[in-house]
Amino acid sequence: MNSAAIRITPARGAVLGSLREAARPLSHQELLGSLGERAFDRVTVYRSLEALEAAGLLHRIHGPDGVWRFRANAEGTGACAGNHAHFLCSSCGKMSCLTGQPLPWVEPPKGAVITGKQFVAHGRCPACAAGNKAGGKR
Amino acid sequence: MNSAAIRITPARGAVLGSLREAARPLSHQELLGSLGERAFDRVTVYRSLEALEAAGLLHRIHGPDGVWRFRANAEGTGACAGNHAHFLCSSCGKMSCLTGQPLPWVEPPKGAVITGKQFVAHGRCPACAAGNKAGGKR
DNA sequence: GTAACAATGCAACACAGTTGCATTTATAGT
DNA sequence: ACTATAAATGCAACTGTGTTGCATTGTTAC
Repeated sequence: MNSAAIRITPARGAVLGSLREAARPLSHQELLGSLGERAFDRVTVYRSLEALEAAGLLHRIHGPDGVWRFRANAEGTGACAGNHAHFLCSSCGKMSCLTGQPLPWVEPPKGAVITGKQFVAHGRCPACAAGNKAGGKR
Repeated sequence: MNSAAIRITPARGAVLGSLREAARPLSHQELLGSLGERAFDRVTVYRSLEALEAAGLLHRIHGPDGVWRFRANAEGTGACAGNHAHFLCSSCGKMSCLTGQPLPWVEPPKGAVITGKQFVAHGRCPACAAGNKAGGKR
């Protein structure tokens, strides 16, 4: 895949670096936080993510909370594009990859073309299940 | 499940009626449109949906476009809560149920509790795949 | 060195969904 | 039936994510 080679600018480099350091998919907001010092404009970060995704350097997953999470693709492996189930904690909002669980085959409606699929389970992560009993919103 | 019995008010009745007439899950916006004459406030519709869901009369699916879709549960069957895959056309925005395809089992992260899961495939529905070639956004 | 282009930042916007509060409508108690 | 209580509705304003337009800056190409 690794399509269009793009220019790695400071913003894109920082974004990609932060995502690579992260052990899980980060939301745009988490990403802004993790950029910390090297602060870039919201919009720049959005556009960097867009460019990096188009270049095949990251993939995104949409959570049932309506927020996109982004994760750097494994370097070298052009294949790891998040083709597995994900888990979203509805309490702390952290998403994790269930890498062991590939997405099942989907029989498309007759005549339809499937371009992507996402499978997200939600509930409470170990930390939140152990800690506070009260919960997030959904 | 069929938990709390709720009062079926005009607004809730109309919302539930519209959803029952629909052959597919409707977004809040589609729902407003389909209510047509019997116009209710946006917020009332949101709150009706919330109440009806709490009463176990409908279920919701969150699309990768960031919009909730709502569908009435099959009457009588307390079980049909949308436990199947869904398909979202990224061109026309219509969602359909893939009732034949149940959601796979998910092995939760150790210590985590799974309260729900959603599996949505997206692409182009038969109509859109046949018609215009240009496309929606994702 | 200059022209062309891409990337950044800022402001404003679009949209789904939510919250607070006043008003109306329905239920319950006497 | 009449009043007290509670729930449902409508309106306005707000939140948060993500997008678009445009001027400015920085980078590449000639």
